[in-house]
Amino acid sequence: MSTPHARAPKQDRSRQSFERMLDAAGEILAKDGVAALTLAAVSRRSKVSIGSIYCRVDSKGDLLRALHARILDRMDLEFGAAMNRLRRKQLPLIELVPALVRELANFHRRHAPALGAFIELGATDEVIRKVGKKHYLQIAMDFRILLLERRAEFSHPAPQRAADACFSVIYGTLARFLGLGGSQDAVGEGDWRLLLEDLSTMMAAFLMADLAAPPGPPDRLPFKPDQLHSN
Amino acid sequence: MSTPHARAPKQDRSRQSFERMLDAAGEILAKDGVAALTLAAVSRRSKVSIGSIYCRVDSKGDLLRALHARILDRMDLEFGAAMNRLRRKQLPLIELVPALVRELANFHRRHAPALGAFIELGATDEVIRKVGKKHYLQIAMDFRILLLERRAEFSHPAPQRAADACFSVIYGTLARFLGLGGSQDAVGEGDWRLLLEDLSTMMAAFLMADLAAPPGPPDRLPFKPDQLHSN
Amino acid sequence: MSTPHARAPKQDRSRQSFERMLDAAGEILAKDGVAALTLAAVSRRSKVSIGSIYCRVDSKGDLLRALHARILDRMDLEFGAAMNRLRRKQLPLIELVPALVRELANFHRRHAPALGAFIELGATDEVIRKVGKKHYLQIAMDFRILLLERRAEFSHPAPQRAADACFSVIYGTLARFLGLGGSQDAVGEGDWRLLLEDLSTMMAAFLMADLAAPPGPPDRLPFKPDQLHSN
Amino acid sequence: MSTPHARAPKQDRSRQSFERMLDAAGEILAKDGVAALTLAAVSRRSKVSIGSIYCRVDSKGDLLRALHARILDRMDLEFGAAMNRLRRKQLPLIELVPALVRELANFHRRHAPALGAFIELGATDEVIRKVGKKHYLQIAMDFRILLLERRAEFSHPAPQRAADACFSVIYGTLARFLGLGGSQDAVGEGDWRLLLEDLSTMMAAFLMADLAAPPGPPDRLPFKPDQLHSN
DNA sequence: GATGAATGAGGCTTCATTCAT
DNA sequence: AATGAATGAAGCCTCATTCAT
Repeated sequence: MSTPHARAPKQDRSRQSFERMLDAAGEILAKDGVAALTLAAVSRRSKVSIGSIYCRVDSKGDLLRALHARILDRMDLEFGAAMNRLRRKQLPLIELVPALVRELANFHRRHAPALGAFIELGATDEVIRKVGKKHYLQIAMDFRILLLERRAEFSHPAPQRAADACFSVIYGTLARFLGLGGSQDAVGEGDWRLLLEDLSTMMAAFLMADLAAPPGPPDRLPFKPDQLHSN
Repeated sequence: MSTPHARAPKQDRSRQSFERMLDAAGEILAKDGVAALTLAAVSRRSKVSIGSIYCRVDSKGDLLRALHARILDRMDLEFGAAMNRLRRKQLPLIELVPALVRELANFHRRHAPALGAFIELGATDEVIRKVGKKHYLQIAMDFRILLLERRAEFSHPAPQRAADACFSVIYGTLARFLGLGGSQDAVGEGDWRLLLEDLSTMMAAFLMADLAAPPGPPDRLPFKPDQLHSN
Repeated sequence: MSTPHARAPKQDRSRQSFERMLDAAGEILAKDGVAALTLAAVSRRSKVSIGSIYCRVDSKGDLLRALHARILDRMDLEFGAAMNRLRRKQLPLIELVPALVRELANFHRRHAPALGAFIELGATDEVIRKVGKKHYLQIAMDFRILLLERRAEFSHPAPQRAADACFSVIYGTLARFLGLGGSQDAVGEGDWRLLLEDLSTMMAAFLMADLAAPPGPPDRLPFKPDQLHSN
Repeated sequence: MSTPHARAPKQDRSRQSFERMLDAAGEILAKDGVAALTLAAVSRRSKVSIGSIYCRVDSKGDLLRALHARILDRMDLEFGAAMNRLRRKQLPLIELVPALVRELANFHRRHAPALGAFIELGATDEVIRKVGKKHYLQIAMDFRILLLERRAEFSHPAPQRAADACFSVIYGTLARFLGLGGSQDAVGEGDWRLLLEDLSTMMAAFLMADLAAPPGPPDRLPFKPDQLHSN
């Protein structure tokens, strides 16, 4: 790993100013947004001269890419650890689902400012876009693997696909709610806690509902998936 | 109505150049993104001089706001019509849900480029943010009203809240998938048709699953909502 | 006379819009200053289209020159009338001086906004500068002639020169006090009435003081300050 | 002190270009007037790029304010020194008055171009207006203090007020004559030397004329015009 | 004639990048 | 290595003037 897009300095003092520089950039991004991130601002905040920034990095784009990589690395570690903590609890599906939702939600809420900024930057920067997507897929995989450890409890006939769908839906809903990518349409509206409940319920229903025509009076079939998507 | 943030031209000739100018801006936005939308670019593409743009509009921001309003107005008409077409079919819930999902999905897919750009602009421009949110709420309401016309078929104990949740989840998922707001993490991954099926199934399960402990052996309780969100 | 720098329209309706156009320009100049005087503003305020303005006038400069000429013509008339009114009173020097000061002061106070604007414009426009100077000299001459009608009462050995000096000094002091030419250093400071008194006293002293201090018969008192400012 | 409205450069090389930049601005202002002072012109004349100007200054306005402050500072020093030189001579009033007039006149003639420009700028820029006024009041006070050191020789019953009036009148007359504030009505007309003589005579008459014309011993001649303008 | 839309030169400002010290 | 001053391209905006209708 070790900071791609940047020349990693060996000396300790340099290492420090390199860190300060990335920290400053991250703080500006999270606090004031992409538009406020100028090299002058980074230099001012980090007390590293503009010239020194260019000693470590070939362009502003590379600075952002290095920062992106660093943040995503840390997020990967953090998320992996969270998934493992959850795994150790060995929860049944009915409890695992809301726990996963909550974990994913809090994780993204914590990192929403930075993520939002990088999503915006990804619109312009291919590298950021690709790395971001790789990270997204990694998180998706972690999530899916953990969820599928309870596949025995699924009623859904296609567990892999169901788990994928769960992640896509949960992630999208959270992203929208958190305003990732600047999409603040839904921000603040409704209640965060209620949303998480609903998401959990929805996923549980999706995964566990006995979709296969429960016994009972035939006119009371609440749910026939075959009818869905027929046209 | 009639183009807020802009002076309506009185001569016919200039009505045309005003249209050309907005069209050009919209095309640039959809094709090359916010960063590419400079007045010079609009002028070049629309064959309208920069000075002329300022005859109709007080600032670049107003140009964008006018374009935003125009696009949203058209979208509102289109979506309202779509909802009405759907309403006339008088579908049962089991068919209404996938139809709604499909409608919402196609609608947003059609307008994804412009919407994405405006979401990004909303990060900076308060007016665009507010108008965008209003439009979002309007769509949400249309959706909800139509869905709740089948509330009799809901099994969910809180139909209003359930309908709200459906919209939030569907919208968020679609937005993410379509890359609205620049969030292209999920774009292209997976299959659009499959995603729509899964969303439909999920909503149907959420709304219609007999969550109230179906008769049968008690060890086969697939779903106890009370257990959700217990911790 | 008849509006140089402009094509005088014959038709009555045109004459009217020409007047409106000059009026508007004058109002803008007096109220908001030179920087606010754009042709768009004149057009808006006068309800005369920009195109029509250019039918009467070849350039913005000519519009200003025409306005300048018109205003100065009116001022000349007004000032001539005032001087004549004063002349008819046949005042003795000791009363004439403060009357002249008061007249000049009020006259310029009334026209300060327009004059100030044109002085500023004169910095750029040679024609305005020359015409303005001609007008200044005219006023100076009127003043001097009237003052010199009481030359018999002067003690000053060089009446012509003394009268000239009086005008220069009074005019300069008033101009400064009124902020003509944007020079607002002295504006508002001190008291307008006191200033006029002091100016009058000063001129009287200058013209009438027995500078050779000849001892002599007490009935040859040239100067009784108590008489000044009595009305 | 030390250049308000501007960032003092730390390197020596750039101190020089900062000076060049202010010098150029001052020269343009003095030579071609406010309208000619564009950043492009300053950049061209000073051989400092426009970007570099913005390294020292936040806006064109600040550049002007910095230049204003610098010029006024120098003028204050110069005027203070002149007043002190004059004070050391311990002149009697009859000689002090013309010396003061001459000093004030030459001082302002030297700085007329710059002062005129700044008076024009003061019409728009509040800071320049305020600083300019402060400077004006300072000069006024220096003048008055020195003049009042000879108050024993005044015949005028209200020495303070008389001294104030003297300054106002002298300053206004000079300003007009020098075309400060663009008011070039009176520029060049008449003779500079004669004007100064007349101003001196006038002030002397105002301050010293025995307005009550008391007959008395001939050694009490307060005013001998022959002594004026002798040196 | 009258209208007002169209033009484009020119002004101010920002900021990534380079380079002398 | 480090500094921060210097650069200049590019963006937004204004406004006198022209010209099609």
